[in-house]
Amino acid sequence: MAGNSAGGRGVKSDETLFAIIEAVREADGIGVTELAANVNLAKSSVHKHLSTMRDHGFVVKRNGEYHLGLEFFSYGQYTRTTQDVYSAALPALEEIASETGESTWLMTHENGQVMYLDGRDPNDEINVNALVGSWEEMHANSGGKVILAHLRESEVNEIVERHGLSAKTDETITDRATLEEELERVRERGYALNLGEGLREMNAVAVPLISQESVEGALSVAGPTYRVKRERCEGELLDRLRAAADDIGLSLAY
Amino acid sequence: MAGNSAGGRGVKSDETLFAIIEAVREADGIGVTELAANVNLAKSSVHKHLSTMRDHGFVVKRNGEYHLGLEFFSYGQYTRTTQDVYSAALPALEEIASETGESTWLMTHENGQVMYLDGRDPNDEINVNALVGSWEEMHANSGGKVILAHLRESEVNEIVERHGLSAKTDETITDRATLEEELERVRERGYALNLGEGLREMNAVAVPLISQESVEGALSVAGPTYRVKRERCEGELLDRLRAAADDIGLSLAY
DNA sequence: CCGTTCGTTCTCCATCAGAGAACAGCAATC
DNA sequence: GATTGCTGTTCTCTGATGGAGAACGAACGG
Repeated sequence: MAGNSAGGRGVKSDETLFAIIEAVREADGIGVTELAANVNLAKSSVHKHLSTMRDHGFVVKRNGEYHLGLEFFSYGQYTRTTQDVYSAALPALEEIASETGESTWLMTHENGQVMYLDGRDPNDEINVNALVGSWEEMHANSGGKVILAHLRESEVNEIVERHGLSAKTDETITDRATLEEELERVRERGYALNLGEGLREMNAVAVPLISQESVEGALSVAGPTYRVKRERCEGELLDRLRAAADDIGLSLAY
Repeated sequence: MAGNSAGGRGVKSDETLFAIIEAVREADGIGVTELAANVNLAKSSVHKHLSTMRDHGFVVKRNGEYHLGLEFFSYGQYTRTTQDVYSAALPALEEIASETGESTWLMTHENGQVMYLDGRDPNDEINVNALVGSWEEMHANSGGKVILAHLRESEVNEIVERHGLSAKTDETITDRATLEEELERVRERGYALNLGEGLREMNAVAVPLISQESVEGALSVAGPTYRVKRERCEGELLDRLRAAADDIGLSLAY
């Protein structure tokens, strides 16, 4: 059905469980009957899965409707805080945001995508919690690009093949050759810019967070083009990010 | 095994999946063989589950070891931000923490336990991220008590039966009768105190967050007994909490 | 170069996940 | 207040599949 790469070596029950979880998430408040219809299973089967999940707190029933349970938050919080970059970079996040006055972000990559681990927006212009915890494609994002630039070429190829290079704006890099040039530029300079490639009217700079020769994440500052111009990205903001990245690199190495 | 309440109406594969997830969490970096031993399953079975999870990002392999994947963080973040109290109370959290100078907490309950949804500690004395996302028993916690006080008696009984009244310190309430007196007192006053009942040398006050007659959570301030004395709890801190709770109650009602 | 240990794949069988029907609980309708 | 029409839950049955165990292959170290 949805996931196919499992082939014959996966566990089908797990697949259905994940489908149910995803359907509960999408619905946010849904009954057994409707849920069963959404995942193409018998009511009884869905009910069994839900009961099991309920016993473990992954799902709760509020006014007759199933919702994801806080156990997910528990596991999620654990997962975030055990990312080495997270604890290493968290203090810097706060500082950079308040010093520069612009939104500041921490990202990691996994499976060819990046995720915002956390962010601060001193101006409260951006809903930080809407972005934190969400996946982004790497090619249209300063953090993603700076991470890509530090991966092996074979990995980059895999990622491009798997996720493509979709256009977010008309500035987005959409072909492999241009991407490679850009990544080369990033490697030379040691930082990545994003000039309206992800969102119109949004610029950003990112530096890599490196531990033992491998990229563990990226730190970036982003803001509207009228405040965050290219010169500022490559000047004040970059300086601040680089200083933080050096510190973080040290603390990652212990 | 671990979860038994499922009886015959649960899905056994899901139980094993959850066991594997939990084992991966506990180990934080573990191979198939060791994992299989920890959950008492054949290597091949564990491997199949891990493959399926990997396809969905719930698990990742880093240097030959399995870890929980950021997909958990994604679901967790979603779960937290869709809790109505969370977005309603988040701004207040920040404000109260900076105004009072003491650690401030937001909790909700689920399945007879409370969880810290978020917290702020202006003094950086407490590792906030270690508490956020963790479950706590309700009876030894100001937030837990104030929530308990607003539940139906049958619910309180269930909770006490299920989770007991374990002693955290020698001030902890450990019998049902004393708890009932305390809850009655909390209902009369409209707030709950915690005077060294959870941790020695730690006091706290909490107020309930109520929406349409039902408790959705609690807001609390906590600190070391030498700074956060009972008088301060029932004075300045309580005033601040009550003001915030009123606002939040309104915004919960839209 | 061989022995060990890991992860992965394969095959086979008893179990159990899933379907479907029946039952129960609740609301609204007449 | 009986009836209808929805739910969620429980039951029973059966074919598919999860789990065991063995075999394979890769990585490592002596």
